[in-house]
Amino acid sequence: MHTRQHIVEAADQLFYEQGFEHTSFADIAAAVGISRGNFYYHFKTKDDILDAVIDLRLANTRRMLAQWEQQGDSARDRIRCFIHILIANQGKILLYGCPVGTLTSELAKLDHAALTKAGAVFTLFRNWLQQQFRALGREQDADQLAMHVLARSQGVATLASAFHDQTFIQNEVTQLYHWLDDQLQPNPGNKEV
Amino acid sequence: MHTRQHIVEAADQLFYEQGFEHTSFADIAAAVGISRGNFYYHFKTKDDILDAVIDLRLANTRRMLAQWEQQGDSARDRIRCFIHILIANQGKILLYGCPVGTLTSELAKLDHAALTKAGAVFTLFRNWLQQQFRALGREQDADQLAMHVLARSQGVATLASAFHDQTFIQNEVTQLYHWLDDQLQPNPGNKEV
DNA sequence: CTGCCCTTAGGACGTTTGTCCTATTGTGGG
DNA sequence: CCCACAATAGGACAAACGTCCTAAGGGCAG
Repeated sequence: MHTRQHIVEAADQLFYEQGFEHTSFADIAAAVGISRGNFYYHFKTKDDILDAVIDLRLANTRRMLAQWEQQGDSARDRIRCFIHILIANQGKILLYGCPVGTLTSELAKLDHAALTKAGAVFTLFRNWLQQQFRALGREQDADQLAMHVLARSQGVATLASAFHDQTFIQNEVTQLYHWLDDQLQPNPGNKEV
Repeated sequence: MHTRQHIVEAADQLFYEQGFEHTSFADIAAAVGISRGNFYYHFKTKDDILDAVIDLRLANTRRMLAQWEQQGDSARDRIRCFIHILIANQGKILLYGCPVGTLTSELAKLDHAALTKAGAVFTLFRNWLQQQFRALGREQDADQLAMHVLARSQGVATLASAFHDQTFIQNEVTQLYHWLDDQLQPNPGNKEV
């Protein structure tokens, strides 16, 4: 029963580290330790595995967001939780970039049907961040701010991976923290956003 | 003689739109209009084509940077030229993301030997931007500012492609322009960078 | 015209891919 | 004990892949 879950978890990791298309059934089978032929019992096609992997990521993301929702004292702290992923996962980010961004990029190039579903992980973060910025009193541009944080994080992950530069992550995260605090002050003379 | 160049140009476009690994010899052959077997005369392996494609991109990038160097009146305007790529290429970016970022991401996952060479395109932009910021009197943090602009652009391209959101690009580019002008003012009370 | 060489077309090759079938194993209920 | 069914192993299958070989085209020097 939990063989299926093992497959999904192994595929999740391999899709992240090797890419979706470059990961074969044989790779996943070797990682799980089962026979190749056994896949067909649990999943009809490779796309079905991708679907299950995205579902897993959606569930994990929801759980993580819910956890931040509880532990974070203020909306500022909760947003800082999101930014902190870049630090917490910096080892993997330096090697493979952002799991969400790289998967959507790959699926976009493959013109894959699951692209929309993969993008839903982004939407999860987007809506959650939007909600935090609304809690900070930024109803007007909450979504714009959310997208801004998302974009900054994506850029950091992409470049950190390209240059294998760890201090760059630290640097940009510090700037993002400062940027966030600048958003808290009512109006310090900055242009909007 | 110029068949080789046709191959490289077609591969350049296909690698961008479909990804490196997902593009087959048959795809390139169909795009160029030649036989599959003819490839071996011009390129021994697929990696050789990738090498030539990266060389082409390096050359094109160098030419573009040199052109900006001439036409741009001030360092500020030249940096704006870079940011403006997001607008000029927004159609393709919405579909396929950034050519440089997506290729390096893919090669990183494939653990491909050409990853370093592909990253050289980033370095080209990085050094050029660094030079512009130095011309603006920011010798201290020129590289940091250059990486920041690169990262912001990467993030915009990734998210714009994921959400197929055109106005988001316009939005972030406007913010980047504002950010750039903020860097020009000696010290308006902002935190560093 | 003849011969040479750069260029091309077509296909063979071994491997790997996703998909699918079938025989076998293991385990819990009657 | 035995039967039913969930689960697995092993391999067959056609298609596609990168690679490579060989024969033929095509233009230019002699």
